[in-house]
Formats: sequence, structure tokens, C-alpha cells
Amino acid sequence: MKRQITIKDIAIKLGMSTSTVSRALRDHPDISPKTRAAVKELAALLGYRPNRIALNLRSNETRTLGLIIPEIEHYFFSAIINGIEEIAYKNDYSVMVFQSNESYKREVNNAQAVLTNRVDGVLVSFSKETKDFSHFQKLIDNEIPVVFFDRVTDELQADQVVSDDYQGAFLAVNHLIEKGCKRIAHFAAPQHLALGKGRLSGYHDALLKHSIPFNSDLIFHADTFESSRKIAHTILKRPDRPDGFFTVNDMSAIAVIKAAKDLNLKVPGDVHIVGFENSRSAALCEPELTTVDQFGYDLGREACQILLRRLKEKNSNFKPEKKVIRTKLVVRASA
Amino acid sequence: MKRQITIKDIAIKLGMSTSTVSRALRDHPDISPKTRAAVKELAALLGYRPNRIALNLRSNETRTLGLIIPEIEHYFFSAIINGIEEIAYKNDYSVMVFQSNESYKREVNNAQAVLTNRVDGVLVSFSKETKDFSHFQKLIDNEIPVVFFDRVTDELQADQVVSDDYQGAFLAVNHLIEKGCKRIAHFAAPQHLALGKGRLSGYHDALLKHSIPFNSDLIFHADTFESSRKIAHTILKRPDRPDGFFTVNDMSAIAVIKAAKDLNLKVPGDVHIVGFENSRSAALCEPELTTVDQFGYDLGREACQILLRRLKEKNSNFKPEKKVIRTKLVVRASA
DNA sequence: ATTTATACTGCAATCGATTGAAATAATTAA
DNA sequence: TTAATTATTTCAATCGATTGCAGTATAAAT
Repeated sequence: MKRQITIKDIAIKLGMSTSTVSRALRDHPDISPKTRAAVKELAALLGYRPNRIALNLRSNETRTLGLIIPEIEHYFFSAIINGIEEIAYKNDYSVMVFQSNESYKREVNNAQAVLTNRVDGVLVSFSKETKDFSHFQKLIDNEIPVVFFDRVTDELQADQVVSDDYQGAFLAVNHLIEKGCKRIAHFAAPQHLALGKGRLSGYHDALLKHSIPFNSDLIFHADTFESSRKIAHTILKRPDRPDGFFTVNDMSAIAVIKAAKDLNLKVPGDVHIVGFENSRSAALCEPELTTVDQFGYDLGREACQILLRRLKEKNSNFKPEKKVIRTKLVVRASA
Repeated sequence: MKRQITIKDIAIKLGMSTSTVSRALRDHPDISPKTRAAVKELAALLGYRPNRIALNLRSNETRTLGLIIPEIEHYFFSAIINGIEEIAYKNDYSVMVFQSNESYKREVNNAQAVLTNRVDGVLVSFSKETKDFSHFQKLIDNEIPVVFFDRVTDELQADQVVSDDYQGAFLAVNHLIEKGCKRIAHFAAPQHLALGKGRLSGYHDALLKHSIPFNSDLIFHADTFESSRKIAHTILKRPDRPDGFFTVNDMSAIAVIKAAKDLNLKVPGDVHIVGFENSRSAALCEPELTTVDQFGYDLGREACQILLRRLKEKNSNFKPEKKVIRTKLVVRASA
């Protein structure tokens, strides 16, 4: 392993001390222009690059952010990572990515890893399994700023960045009603997630506004393609099948479209469907999906900006901030 | 900022030296069982965690891998990241992600960042703009192992992991021919990318096998949704329109499907289409897309495994390795 | 009682860079 | 010419952990 050029190498070659070299490189006023020039020239010649690790040790900073996320392959999350990386890049931070694969156990390991790696701050969207947050509390106890996004909790003193779940759901269901739907099913996320509750509540209130009674028989737990397709298949066969679907994400919505087609039901003739996310696939499926845009990229940017702000302030009177990202109904063909 | 517990804290509290504490913690035989137990107990009590940065400095290792990738949002790349993270996680490595956004300039910065962060090894898929590789050569000069994947070059002495582009393309075009296509268009990637060349060449040879003359008028540069849709629109209106399409990725293929539908052409009745990637969207569009599975997840795993192997060996007689990941034709409805 | 092992533990250097304080060199004033 | 300033540079400690070597204490052997 070839050794990297160090400040010491330069010092020896120039017959001076390491302190002088260090100061010359960072333009300290005490150093004479002649010395400064000589040092810089040799440094450039040798391709000297300061050893970040040594700097990290001294400053107790790494200029690195940790990112703990359920699964990278999901479009929404990859859009968020994109936004986060963008802001980090512009501010000369690096991002370490850890995926929990929706596993609580692995997430605990991730939190551990983030600690050992001594990142300056952490961005988290926790797994569906997570109901205990002590692994994140440990981060906070170590005074590492944590920002939660999308999957958030009020149990911890930490910033949150979320989509406007209530409003998005309200828009979606309102749209379905205006399209004439009377029996609207909701494919919901687990209710221990705030986003699950928020979207259900938006669904509920949109019905209320139009004086449609809320019927809990129309609420299903289905947030994956497979589970949604299966459930949709079942309930679309019933005589009292729903005429509208509002699903918690686009994959579920597209699964419903598939199920409807399997049963020779017309979308949007017989069944109207609205998703949530506005993933790439929403514009590719047939019919194209009406969905609520969550602006994942912007959400990622915002979360990262809040985290960087926290890193800067360092003051103790900490007041958690909750940022809600607007949503927008994107009307396409499915409803 | 609360200070982390250090070995020194434990040493002082126990009235012993830091060396003893250090040795006790790592079960050095010189330390008496009594001392060892006392140290470990207090360490656990205080929640001591070794400072990775100090360790890094001493060992000149970071147990961190750098990943430079064009765009995270692209399904294929996110699948690869997934695979990479999986292997890294299992081997107790962390992954720093940098995206080039298909920009050469940014990629040069990324290479710089990877160097300053002193990662132990780097995984790279370079941007479409990149024709000069000196920024990667600099990594190699610094004896940082580099593994290229998907977008690779022979100009550098580095390992490569790629899809079997030739074979995948051959399978795809062969399939189109067997479905009766006579005029098969190819939407190709830039030809300075090896994958662009490989797929074109597979296309070419499949035609050859069936004695269909190669016609360069049927080759188009189109590797994004937008450009593909536009070009497909134009050529599908011609009287001598192609009856088959083989595109360099799924987005292009789906764009062709959309264009065909816009013109009231039946897929696969009038136009047969085969993509390359097997993204999530391929199974969601209508008709579902026949495509070549690139096994991005496996590709990522393989790339990471090769890199970790390199990190272990450290020997100097370096022979670049080229790993080709099999592909598989996934036949669905579009062809 | 003295020598000789053996069992523990501590000292100090190291990794690479920074920085307050001390030292030296250069310049100016008296 | 000498003292007082000012300009430059070096010394040494620091960040947290590891480790070769030296040192001390205890026990066993002579």
C-alpha cells in the first residue's frame, strides 16, 4: 500500500517543521510569502491531500451524514436519496447509506453502525416493523442530530419531514367522489405509522364533506403490490364491489388496476383508482394512474437542509421542527 | 456537544493506564481476569464505544466503500446499490454514495471526494459524458482498488462487472425474429459505452443468424423515455415502419409502446417490442414488457464481492478480472 | 535469603494534522 | 551598538486507540 503524502514529507523535504507547512497551506498570516509559496508548490507537485481521518479525529467531525432507509429500490425512497445527496453534495458532506430492508433488527444494527462511523447527523425513515425507538434515542443521547422523514414518530425529540398525508388523501378521495364514486375502498398502511393514520383520516374527512358514511368494511391493510392485488381480486368479485379505490401508494394502485383488468372491469369505467406517490410507473401503466405527487426529491432536500441547519446551530434549547411537504393531485386516466 | 466515553475515562475511573484498559477490552492474555472483568463491566456501564476515527487513523483503513453512480433514481442502479449494500453490510463495511447525475464534471468531483474520504475501495459506473478517465486513474495511482460495473472501460487496469450485453441482445432480437419480425429497429446507447457496442453487436448477429440484412437506417440513438418516444413516433408513421423494436433499456421500450398506442398500432399485433433491464415498470405497463433481465441486484453483489476480495489480497501482481453476469429473456406480452 | 520465573501493568511512540506558547531571527528605534 | 519590536518558525500537546518494550510485583525454586 503506497503511503499517502503527508505534511511531514513536505516538511522534511523543505527542511522545516510540520507546523510551518500546515500553516502555510492554510494561509496563516504568520507565514512569510516566500515560505508559503514554496510549500504550496511542493504540495501541489507531490499531489498532497490532507488526511481527512486525521482531521476528523482532531475536529471530532466527519462531514458525513448517515441515512437509514427501508429499501433503496422503492422509487419514492430513491427519489428522496437523490434529493438528500444533492444537498449534501452542495454543502460538501458525504452520505452513508444503510438500508433496513424493513427489518427492525437490521435497523438496530444500522443505528449502531451510524454511531461507530461517527457521522455528524442522521436521516431516518424507519421500517414497518419498528415500534420501539430506543436505538434512535441512543443516537439522540449521543447528541447526534436526527431528522425523521416519511415514517416519523412523536415519541422522540427530533425533527420531522413528512408529506401532507391528510391533505393528499383528502384531495384524492374528493376527486373520486367528484367522479361519481359512492363506495370507495381504502388500501391503508399499518396504523402505527403516522402516514397511515393521516391518509386514513383524509379519506374519512373527504367522505364526511360529501355526507358519505364511513364504512370500516372498506378499509384494508394493503401496502404492497402482491397483497393489494390479492385483496382487490377478492373484493372486486363481490356484488357490492367498490367503485373507487384510494391506495396508500402507487404499487398498490397499479395492482388494483391489474386486478380490475383481470376481472374485465373497466378502469375508469367501472372502477376509479387513485394512488399516492407519483412514481415513475404511474405514468407508464395503463391506464395512466391518477395519483398524489409526494415530491420525494423535494422532501429529501428539505430533510437534509434541516439536518445541516441543526449541525450548524449546536445550541441547546432544542425545539423539534415539523416540516410538511405539500402534495398535489396529478390527474391522469385512472380516475 | 457531549463528549464520547473514551478509554481514558475508564482508565482514570479505575486508576489504571489506558494500555491496560485497551488490552482488557480486546482480551489480551497479559491482563488478569480480575482486571479484565472490571474494565469490561465499567465499559458496558458507561456505554463505551471505540472511536472508529481513531482506529481509522491508526490502521489507515476506514471499512468504507465509495460508490459513484450516474443516477440513483434509475431502477437498475437502485437495484445494484441494493446488492452492493447487502454485501457490504454482511462484511461490516459501510457505503458512501455519490451520484454524478451523468455529469463528467461532477464525477471528477466525486472521485475527489472519494479520495478525501479515504475509502478503502471504490465501485464505479461512469457517466455518459465521460470519455477521459484520468480522475479514476488517480484513484488507482493511490492504490485504491476500483471496480467498474455496467459502464466500464478497458483503458484502465481495473476489475469489471457487466451484464452479458451481447447475449442478452442476441436473445432479444432472436425472439423478435421468431415472432415474425422482419424489420427490427434498435434504439441504442452511445457507442463509446461498451454496453452500447455489445448490444448492437448482439442485435447484428441475431439478424445475421436468420439471414436478415443489417440496415443501419434502423439504428437510432435513443436511451431515454423522451427521446425514444419522439423517435418512435416519427418512424412508426412511415409506410416502411419497423415491425419490431429492441431497445437499450425498459424506459425506451415503454416509450415505444406508448408511441405505438398513440398511433393506434397494436402491441404486439403490429409492433413487437423487447426491452433490456427488467425493471419494475416492465411488469406494470400494458401490455407487459418482454425484456432482458439484467439481474441488477446480483450484479451489485458480485461487484462488491470482487472489491472486497481485492481489499483482502493486497498483492501486487494485479490481474484485472472481468465478470460477466448472465442475462435472461423474460417473455411477457409485448413480443 | 537470593535468584529466577511468571504474571501484570505502565511508559511512550505512533497514526496525521492543528494550534497555543515559546523561541529565534530580522528589523527598527534609541 | 544595544534594546525593543515585529516577523517567522519551532516545540510540544492534543485528538483516541494500539502495542513493543520496560518495569514491578508476586510466587516458586534453590
